[in-house]
Amino acid sequence: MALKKMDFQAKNCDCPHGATDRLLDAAEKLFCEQGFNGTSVRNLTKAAHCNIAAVNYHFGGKDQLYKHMFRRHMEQVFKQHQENIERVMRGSETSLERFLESLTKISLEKLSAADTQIPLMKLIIRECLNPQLKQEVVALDIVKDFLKQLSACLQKLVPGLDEKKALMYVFSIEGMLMHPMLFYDLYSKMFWEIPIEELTSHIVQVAATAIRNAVDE
Amino acid sequence: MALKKMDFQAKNCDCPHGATDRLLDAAEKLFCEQGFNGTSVRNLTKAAHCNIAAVNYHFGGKDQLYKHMFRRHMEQVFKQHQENIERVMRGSETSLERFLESLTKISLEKLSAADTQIPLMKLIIRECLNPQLKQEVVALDIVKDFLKQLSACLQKLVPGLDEKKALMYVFSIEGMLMHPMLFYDLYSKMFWEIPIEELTSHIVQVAATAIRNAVDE
DNA sequence: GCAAATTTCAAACAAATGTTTTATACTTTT
DNA sequence: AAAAGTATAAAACATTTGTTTGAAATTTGC
Repeated sequence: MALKKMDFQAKNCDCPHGATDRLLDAAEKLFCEQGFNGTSVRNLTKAAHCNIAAVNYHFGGKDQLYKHMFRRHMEQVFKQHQENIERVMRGSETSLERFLESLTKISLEKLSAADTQIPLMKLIIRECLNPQLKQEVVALDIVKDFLKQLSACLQKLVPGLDEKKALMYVFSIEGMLMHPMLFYDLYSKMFWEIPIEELTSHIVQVAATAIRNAVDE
Repeated sequence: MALKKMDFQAKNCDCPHGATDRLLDAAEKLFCEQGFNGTSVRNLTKAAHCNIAAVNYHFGGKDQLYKHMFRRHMEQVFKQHQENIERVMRGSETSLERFLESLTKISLEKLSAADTQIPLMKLIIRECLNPQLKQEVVALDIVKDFLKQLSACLQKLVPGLDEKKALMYVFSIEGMLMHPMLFYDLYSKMFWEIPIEELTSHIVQVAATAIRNAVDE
C-alpha cells in the first residue's frame, strides 16, 4: 500500500526545487489569474511539470495547496513590512510624517512595478470577502499582528492618542492605502492615471493633518 | 421548434412575480452566500421554485442572470445615493461637513441593520478584483457617474479645489468608507466592535480637516 | 373557444472536475 | 546490494456541472 506523504507530516520536505515548491509557484500564478475554482488541478500540475496526483500527494488536496500558498506569501510580505517599521522607528529623526510616508511608499510603490504582489493581494481580499471564508485559508493572525503594531507605533509617535482612537486611524489609513492597491487600474481606466508620488503625498497629508488636528484640540 | 424568450428580446417581461423575478431574488441570495461558482443552476432554480431550464430560457445562461442581478441591485442602490446627494446639495445650509456626514451616514448605517446590501457589495467588489472581469458583469458605468458627481460636489462646496485634487479626495473618502463596509465584521472579531456613530464622526473629521487644511494653506 | 405564442417540465447530454488506485521508478538506510 | 521509504506515472472513478431537447401545459390574442 502506497502511503502518502501527508500521512506522516505536512510539508516537511526541504528540498529546494522539488515538486512541492514548483506547485506553490504555479499556484501563485494560476490562482491569481483564474481564481480557485477557475484553476484546475490538471492545469496546476501541468504548469508545475508534475503529475496530476502530485497535488494530493504533497498537499493532501487542492484547498490545502491554496492555504499553503497564501501563508508562504503573506509571511514574506509582512516580514518586509515588519523590517521597514522597525527601521523607521529605530531612526533618530522619527516622526509621524516620516512613519506615514514610509508605510505609504512601501505600500504604493508596488503599483508601478509589474509586481506579483498586487494580484495576490487582490486574491487575498477576495477570499476575505467570501462569506464562507474558513479561518485557516487566509493567515489572518499575521494581519492582526501587523495592525496591532501600526496602532502601537501611532501611539508612540503621537502622545495623547488612546488605544481606540489609534486603531480607528489605523483603519482609516489602511482604507486609504488599500483602496488604490485594489482599484488603481480600474480608476485609471475610468478617469486618468494619478502619479504614484502624488497619491503618496496626498495620503500622507490627509492622515497626518487629521491626526495632528484631532490631538491638538 | 420551441423558441426561447431570449431570441426575441432580453428581459422584456414586466410581470411582477414571474419566474424571472423569483430567479433574480434567488440569485441575490445564493450568489451572495456561495459565490458564482459555488451556486449551481439546480440550487438556483430550486430556490426560485422553477425548472432547471428556466435560467437558460429567461436569461440565456447562468452568467447573464448574474449580470442582470448586479445591474438591478446597483441601479437601486445608486439611485438612493443620488437622491441623498441632491437633497443635501439643494438644502440652504449646505456645507462640506454636512455633505460628508450624510454620505458617510448613508454608507455606514447599512452595517448595523441585517442588511442584504453589504453582502451584495462584497460580491461586487470580489468581482471587481477578479482579473478576468468582463466589462459587462459589474455595471461600472454607474459607479463612474457616482464618483464624478461626488467630485463635482466637493468642488462646489470647497472653492479653490481643482478637478484632480477633488478626485483624489473622493478616492480617499471612498477608501475610508468602503473599508469598514467590507471588513467591519472581520475587524470586530479581531479587536472590538467600534460603534457606528463613532466611526461615522471619525471619518467625517478626517476627511473634513484634511480638505480644509489643504485648501487654506 | 380556438389557435398561436409563451412558459414549464423531466430527461438526457457532453464536458470537466478533484480524487483514488495501482504500478513503477528513484532515493535513502542498513 | 537488499530493503524500506519516498516520489512519480497513467488510467480510471465517481460526481457535478451548465446546457439542450422535445413534448406537455399554460397563457394570450382574436
